[in-house]
Amino acid sequence: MRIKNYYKNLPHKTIERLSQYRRALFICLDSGKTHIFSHEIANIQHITPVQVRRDLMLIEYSGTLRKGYNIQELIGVISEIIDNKESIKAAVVGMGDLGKALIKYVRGKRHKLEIVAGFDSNPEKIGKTYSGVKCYSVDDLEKEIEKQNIKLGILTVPASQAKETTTHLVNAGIKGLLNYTPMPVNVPEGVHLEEYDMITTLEKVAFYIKVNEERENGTEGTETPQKQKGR
Amino acid sequence: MRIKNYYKNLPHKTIERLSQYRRALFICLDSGKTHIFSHEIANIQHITPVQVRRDLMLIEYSGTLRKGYNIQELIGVISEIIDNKESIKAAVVGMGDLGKALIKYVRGKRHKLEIVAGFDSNPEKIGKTYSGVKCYSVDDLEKEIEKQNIKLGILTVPASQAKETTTHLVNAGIKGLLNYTPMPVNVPEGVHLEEYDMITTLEKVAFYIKVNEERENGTEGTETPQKQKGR
DNA sequence: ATACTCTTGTTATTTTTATAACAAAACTTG
DNA sequence: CAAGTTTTGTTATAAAAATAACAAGAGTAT
Repeated sequence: MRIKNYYKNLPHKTIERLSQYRRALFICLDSGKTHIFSHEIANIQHITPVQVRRDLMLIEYSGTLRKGYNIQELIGVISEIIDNKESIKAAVVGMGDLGKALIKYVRGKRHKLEIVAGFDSNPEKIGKTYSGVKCYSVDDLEKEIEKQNIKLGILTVPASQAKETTTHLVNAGIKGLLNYTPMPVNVPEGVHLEEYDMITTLEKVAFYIKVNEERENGTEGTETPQKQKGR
Repeated sequence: MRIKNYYKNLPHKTIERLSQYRRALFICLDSGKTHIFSHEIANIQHITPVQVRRDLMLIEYSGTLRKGYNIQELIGVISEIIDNKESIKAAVVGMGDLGKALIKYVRGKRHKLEIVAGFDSNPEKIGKTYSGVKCYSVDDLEKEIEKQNIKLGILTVPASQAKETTTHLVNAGIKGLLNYTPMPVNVPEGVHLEEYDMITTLEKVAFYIKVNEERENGTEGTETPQKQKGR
């Protein structure tokens, strides 16, 4: 019989990819496929087939030699690893554009991850429902989180309020926090924090655009910056 | 004299952190500080001081032994590396909640990275201006991108349209693409792609909440899954 | 049946990334 | 002035992640 807890030591990157594989697999399933090869998954995710096989080796899932991996089965195995048994409840704090976007995006897609509440300080928003999620006052944050047993906080408030809101979430007993704010925050031991900043990625793309262009124009390596006119 | 192009070979992770450092530095600058120690930056970013010093070593910036790093100067050095000389122009494709959130978020924060256009297929949005960014019809996408010399595309359309829209962006000559869609897309050689999926991070946090809880409850390592009642 | 193709699963190797260790500088304190 | 403290910059080491290499299975074609 199989040890059930090996998955706790999976590499962080593998966890991320498993989530991505699963999404890719759902798409393939919808298109009528039943089996898939490692190189097909790899192409979708822009990685190598070896990487895929290695990840699947780590979660101890085996495909068949001629048909590849059973999509339905693999989704099941991945889900058993990354999903919680009882669905994890999440709250979005800050019902601005980003908060609303996230709710729409997640709503109904995962049955083991539910956004059950939104919070905002704007009286006009309080009491309303956005894509099926009710918006509460931030004043009731700690109360509602405890009452509904919310474990995961999604921070989409303005940067200026990030730290204060985090304190409230932590006090309320949150176990994981996803910070979409440009302001880094601190959480105590035992709370899992992911800082997910959109600007970083944006600036990274901009950087590599610049580097690629300079490479193409052959301006690298030289001390004198070749003045480049026109184009 | 200093070789100007060493930065092209900086580790990817360093590039990301430089962007983050700079944001942290701006915040510190606003609060009136003029100098900062490596361990202060480290605390903000939840990393080690050595990591910070190593990154700064790579970009060849030196602090002073007793006062640490000059914030203003360091911002300058980082900017010189990660920013483009002339500002890079970006377009948001898909003016839903996420698109609008991004525009608000970026608008005015970086002078070397400008969002100069939005695109949508919804006739009600076309012609309107959101946070100072005009929304064009997707039918005019290729035309406008070439006309305004837009280099960076930000994809915030519904998943179903991701691939098609990507094709248009690539045809228009885009050099970098930031995909916020859950649908992975393909770009040709020479176009820098970053897939930035919010669900992955969300599921990752959920996973570690689960793992941490199980660890606390001491259910790990055992073959028999200790049934856990009540709570 | 034999050779050939394709794919998986796994070990070995390389590359990338992070951490540790420590000399040297600049100041402070006794 | 000597000893102690703090911080930088850098080299050395370790850990994590990705890639390469390859045996073996399962089919197909000849």
